[in-house]
Amino acid sequence: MRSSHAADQIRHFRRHEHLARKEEVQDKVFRIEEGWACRYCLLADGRRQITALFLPGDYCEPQWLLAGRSDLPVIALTEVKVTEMPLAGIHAKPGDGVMKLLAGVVKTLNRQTDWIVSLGRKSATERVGSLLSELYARLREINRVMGDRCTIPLTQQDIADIVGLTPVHVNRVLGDLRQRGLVQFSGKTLVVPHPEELSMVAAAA
Amino acid sequence: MRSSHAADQIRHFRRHEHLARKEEVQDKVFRIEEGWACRYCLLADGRRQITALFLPGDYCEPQWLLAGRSDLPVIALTEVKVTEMPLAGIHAKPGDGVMKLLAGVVKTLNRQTDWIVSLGRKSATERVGSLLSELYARLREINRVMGDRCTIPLTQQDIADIVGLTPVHVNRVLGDLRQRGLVQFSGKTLVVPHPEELSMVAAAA
DNA sequence: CGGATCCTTGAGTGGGCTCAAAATTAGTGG
DNA sequence: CCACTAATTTTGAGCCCACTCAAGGATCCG
Repeated sequence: MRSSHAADQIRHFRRHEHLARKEEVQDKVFRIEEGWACRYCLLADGRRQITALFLPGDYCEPQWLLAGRSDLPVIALTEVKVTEMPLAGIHAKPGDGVMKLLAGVVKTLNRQTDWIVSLGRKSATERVGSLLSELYARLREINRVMGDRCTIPLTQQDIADIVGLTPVHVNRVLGDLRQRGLVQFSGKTLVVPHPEELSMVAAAA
Repeated sequence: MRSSHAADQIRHFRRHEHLARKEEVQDKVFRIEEGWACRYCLLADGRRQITALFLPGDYCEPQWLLAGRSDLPVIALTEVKVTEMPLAGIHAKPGDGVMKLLAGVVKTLNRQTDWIVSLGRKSATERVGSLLSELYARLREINRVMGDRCTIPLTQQDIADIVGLTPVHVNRVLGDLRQRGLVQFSGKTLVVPHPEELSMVAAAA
């Protein structure tokens, strides 16, 4: 059974185009069909922190159902194709759809909790290791890992804004992980020969 | 109208007693009546990161309604008095109670987003400033600020585990804020003479 | 083929860490 | 209420991880 119905609209965004602005009324939720997007916060002096990543299959942002508005801006990291799910339609037909969105909220919450642990208590290498490990696992869940190979369409600047480091240091850490044979990461292609070894350096609980 | 009903039970926890263990089935949600508690994550080598704070009036943890289980342990930071809200009762009588819990999930989510920004992109002084600013505001909402004075029952070790620093450095930062006249913080009593000035050093968006 | 974006590397600096010990406060049992 | 112990706060000295500044190379795209 398809969870989408007649009212749902397909929509495209170009790279760096906003899916939502800061503190904006939202009368719909997106489901990402293709491409990556992120929620971010821009401080007064230009520092940027990415606070959520949206990959194909993810809802963006399920909590708009409850809040009716966005808190932080959401921007496309690549070309993005989404399905628009009008909140009116969801409210009118409660049931399965609502539960899926609420499950999405909880998933987002748990991912953010992990990020807090990472940012608060892990070293640079552990943070980057955690991130690549998480992304590899998420891509695997949606069948985007071929063999031990997948596509991570993030610039090193993007990665820096996720793990709270400078792009220069991210570059050095990636070089280090590469040299230790834990990952190969050239262009946008990530290869993880031994996922278990990578999650070892990610310093799990 | 009281949102609690006959099935709700009052319960007490001593300081350092667990309200929930890691990955445990939960058939109830707590509402904090008195005292402070926190969710935390313990890494293999002993590093601790606090990922949520629960103050009087907060639900702990509303997402258990949706997940049916706890992900991370929750521990009492002080003596704590809670109301137990059985999930069975909530499911049986959906409506207002459910909505309040869902609003609680969104509130938790937004607070965690702010913490990510703080941990990822702010300096030590900004992080401590943000935290004190947030706590002052939350305590004010629940009428726990008398004049410009309130009680923060956290040790400097606790604060360190929230803002991702060492207790030694937290001590130095607090000393600095005190010297600059932004806060007075001795014993467990926090005084904020000029809340606006404090939120200035917190580096808002 | 030209321009912009992104990646890489080097050299030097500094914010927050570690280690250590003393001073203060809080907690406990007699 | 006091003595004793444990927990917490404070301060000093020195170090290191990640940052800044800077320049050159690679890659992408029109």
